[in-house]
Amino acid sequence: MSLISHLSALVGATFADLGLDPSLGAVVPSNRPELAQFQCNGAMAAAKAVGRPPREIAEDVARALDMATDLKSVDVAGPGFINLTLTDEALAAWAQSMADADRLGVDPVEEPLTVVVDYAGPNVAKAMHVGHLRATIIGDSLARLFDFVGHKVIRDPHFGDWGLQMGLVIAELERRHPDWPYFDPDFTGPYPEESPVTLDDLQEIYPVASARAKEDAEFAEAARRATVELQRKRPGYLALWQHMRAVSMEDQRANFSDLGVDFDIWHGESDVADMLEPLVERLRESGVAEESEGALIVRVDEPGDKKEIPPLILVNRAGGYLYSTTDVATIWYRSEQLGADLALYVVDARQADHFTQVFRAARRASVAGNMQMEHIAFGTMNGPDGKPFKTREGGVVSLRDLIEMVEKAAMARLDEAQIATDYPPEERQRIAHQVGIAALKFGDLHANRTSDYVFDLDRFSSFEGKTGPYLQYAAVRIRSLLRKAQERDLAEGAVLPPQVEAERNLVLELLQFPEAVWRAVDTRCPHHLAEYAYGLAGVFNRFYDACHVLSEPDADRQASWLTLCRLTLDTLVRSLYLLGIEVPERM
RNA sequence: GCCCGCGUAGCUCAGGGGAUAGAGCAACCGCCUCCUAAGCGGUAGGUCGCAGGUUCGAAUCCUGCCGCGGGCGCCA
Repeated sequence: MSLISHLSALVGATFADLGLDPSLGAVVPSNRPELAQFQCNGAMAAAKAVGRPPREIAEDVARALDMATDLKSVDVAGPGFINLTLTDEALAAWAQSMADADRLGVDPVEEPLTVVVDYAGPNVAKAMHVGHLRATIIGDSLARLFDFVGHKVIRDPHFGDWGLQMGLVIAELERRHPDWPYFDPDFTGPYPEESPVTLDDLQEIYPVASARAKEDAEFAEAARRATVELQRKRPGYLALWQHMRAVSMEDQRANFSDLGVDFDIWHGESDVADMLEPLVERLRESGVAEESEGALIVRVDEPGDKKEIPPLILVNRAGGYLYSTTDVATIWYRSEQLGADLALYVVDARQADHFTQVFRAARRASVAGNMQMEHIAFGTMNGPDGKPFKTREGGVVSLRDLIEMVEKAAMARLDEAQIATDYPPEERQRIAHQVGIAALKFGDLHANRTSDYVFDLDRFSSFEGKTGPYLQYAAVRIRSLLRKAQERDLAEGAVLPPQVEAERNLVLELLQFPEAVWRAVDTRCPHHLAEYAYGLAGVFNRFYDACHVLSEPDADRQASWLTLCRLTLDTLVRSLYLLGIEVPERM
């Protein structure tokens, strides 16, 4: 149990003794650190219910708590704040038990769920760009968090590979190369082994095809027809599609690898291709789906709706399936085949209506079983001008270029500060990579998930202040310190009651790790953990300044500090791991 | 038009109904004979968009207005 839940239980019990709701005993870190370490605001909330002055209730609670041995002081302040401060002995004991435990005080969930985390959402028709960054980083962190607290996590990028975007590219290729065997209905194969389309081709073709469809209705129709034929697995189209999918996925895997992001199942829309027809039939037979204007739709509007929710289109007029269709089928798959209890969709907030439709349609179709579904929405990443992040030329920035930019900036910093000049080039390169990625990820994760945010490249080239590298730096300094301690045969020892403020603050911060983790998990907002990690790094840096570990003359104190340093390192590294950030051995 | 989100220091952002609204950057002033200065300390900077309301208490909840962004049947 964490310190704060222990305190909450303690104070809650005294509320209960007074005949009040024990949940009133919730304890939080004090927002007036000069007065106390923790506070409980329950007396004021209780006042109305019992019709007694809040101060009186608070004093009753405080009197009962006075017996508690761990508490150095219990005071009532202002209108009825109950201020708590622990004894230094108690803090030391808590820190010791955290240092001895193997999960840093975070108890695993009692009932693990199978949780599908659907994030990244790369599109086979185009290279990953900055727009995919947030989904990837936030989703990856959530997956790590859910895994850490004991759930069974299935990470799935859900490639966009079975919709109109493929038909657009196929139609454009057919327009350009009508002689290719892929387009000859009489061709019996075999098709070439080598892909006729490179990654660069793909990146050039998709925007062109997409633009053409907007102004040329005939071409748009051809693209829709091609989509339908692909979905019906016309051999030539399927062969071409397989080439393009392989080319695109190879690139995307490399991107994910650069970001340190991995998946458990590398599925896409096409993985449920064979479920689409059964799904449609099932819905048609049960009457859930109906014809409308030549399309097959599922009505999903409900009486209490504040706005009009348009029907979900299951099959379009051309007979093609849409991403709505594959999304519903994927719910069926995840519920039935994967046995998932929860599915988290880490997708741009602009798709909120789409998920409302899909989730409702899945319920109406009874394909979700007991699986809960949540749209984990996030805001748009804008450039410094407040508009969606673009290059000066107006194009989107590819993920690859972005990663290269932050790596270069990190390397420049190494050169400029003449750091690690004697390291092997490979290690310097690796450090620059880890530091650059940390800047990128932390820059994304420290902001609230739901609001739009501004991506400013300049902010990622200084590496000072509230940045990923600041956190890495704190951890690296501890590693260096512990290495030196080992060289001098200094061992960790029992945690002693803290004597100075910097030491006490470090212990207090360490003990709040479980709350940070749970807050991030419960709200599905990794930035709460990012805030915590930043706070912990700051508190450690102040401790590092104030308490000179290696030159401490008192051997017991020194041994205690070494334990605190080790515990801080473990907590920092764990926090950063949960944010998807690696810590170099040195930097 | 309807719906969703946002509006907090010059800039970028935290802020869990509670006490005196916090960081980082930028500005200015300090700290390396000392475990990594990618660090630490300090100064300055605020009508929390505006107006009402609920509450003992509102940046936080509710209503209206203003501003910005986004979504609104055959794209993903």
